[in-house]
Amino acid sequence: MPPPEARPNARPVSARRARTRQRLLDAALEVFAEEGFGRSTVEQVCERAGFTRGAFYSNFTSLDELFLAMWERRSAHMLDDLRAVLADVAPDGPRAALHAALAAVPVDDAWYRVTAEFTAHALRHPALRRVMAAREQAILETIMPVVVAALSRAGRRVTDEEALGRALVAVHDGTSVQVLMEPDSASVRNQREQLFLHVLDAYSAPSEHAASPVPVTPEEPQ
Amino acid sequence: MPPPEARPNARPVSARRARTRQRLLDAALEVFAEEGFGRSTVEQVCERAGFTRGAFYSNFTSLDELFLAMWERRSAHMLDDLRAVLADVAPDGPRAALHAALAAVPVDDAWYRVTAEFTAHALRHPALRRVMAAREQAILETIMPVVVAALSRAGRRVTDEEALGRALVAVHDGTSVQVLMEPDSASVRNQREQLFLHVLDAYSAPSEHAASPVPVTPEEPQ
DNA sequence: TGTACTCGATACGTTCCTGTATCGAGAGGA
DNA sequence: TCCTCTCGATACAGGAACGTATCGAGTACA
Repeated sequence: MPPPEARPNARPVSARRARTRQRLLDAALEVFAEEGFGRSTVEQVCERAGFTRGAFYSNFTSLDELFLAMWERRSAHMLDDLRAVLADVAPDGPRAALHAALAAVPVDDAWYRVTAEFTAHALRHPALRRVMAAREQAILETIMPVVVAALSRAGRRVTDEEALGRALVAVHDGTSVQVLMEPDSASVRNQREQLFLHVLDAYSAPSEHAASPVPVTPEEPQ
Repeated sequence: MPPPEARPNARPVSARRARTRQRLLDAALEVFAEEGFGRSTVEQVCERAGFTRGAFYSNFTSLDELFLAMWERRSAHMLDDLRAVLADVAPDGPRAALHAALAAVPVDDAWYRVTAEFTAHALRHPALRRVMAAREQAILETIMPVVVAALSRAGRRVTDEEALGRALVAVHDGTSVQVLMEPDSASVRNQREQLFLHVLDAYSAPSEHAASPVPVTPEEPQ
């Protein structure tokens, strides 16, 4: 076992190579978002990144491989951001925590498009599907401790952590499309937030030591 | 108003032409599901349908146009099915109605992939986005009367019809991915159903004339 | 049955993209 | 500073898909 190298088969990647890969991945995100993955070409990505196709084939073997690398990097970043925000902020209640979390995971048009296509892509390729399922699991493990803690502080005990986690992810995904489809509708955004609160409420019960039941959803703006 | 013709600018489509279009649309659905829209070619669709490219260009001007036509036809069919099922079945309670509805809108792998890509596609093209938003509206108008009626029979009054409708659609979309990502997990399916019931509960209140509050979610299987 | 016209098949030229093989600049180590 | 070897640029050949122009079978209608 070679001592310093972290991963077994990790070649010593030069700084130069790393920079090139970075720029290619960044360019790919933009191109995929604009053109769609299937309609994108190696040339488009290279042109956007300021390289020739030679650089591409020296770093990746196919667009598929690049697509996976790009998606993994970007979604890992988002997960880190989310983790950081949720760790720093000490929310006073579910509502505050929700706002912090929603701010950390903004509804991003371009990223949504890419993710939607990657999902479809992954559903066709079992290996990719497993990658995505693992990421989903990581998301749950990241957000749930904080969600549970925030609800606890609000006098509510989570009954089924896994179910709540999946529900939150599903609501996030499902409502994101709606917001993007009607970007100018404030009521869609409000209803999204309300739905989150309802779900938090439904999957938690008043703590024993709480004097009186404290519902998550206090007022209902309309 | 011309008596038999439904639409004003509808050319007299020959039966022959209609058949050809049908077969092309059917083939397109299959090809798009397998290859992805962006990766599909006119040739693939034609080969699958048993035509040459000449037939295609005689019926459509581009793959984009075919994609739209295919999506509209298929989603209109699904909406009709849903309407029929919901109209026929006289459910005794929310749970029964939910099962009927979920049976009418099965989680279909191939169709999900196509829809996901069409959504991404539509988000890039305002005209298509409007088409999709309109369909979404139609879905709401179809399911909501029945949902309201079923809940009413269960002694519950819907407080905000629009919000409930959007919530149901969001939950459907969001949980469908989860089911497809982990097709063998029974708990994911159960949690999906539970989430639906929770949402029905959250967006309705006990009717005045009801003797005692009747929550939608009676038992909780796990 | 005859005739006109629709509509799918065939053929063509063009454009775009792919993947590889080779070369040379320059980064990195001694 | 010199030397080595990595890595991106360049050039090449092949192939895939596009859109159009034209033709002829067979359909529809009188």
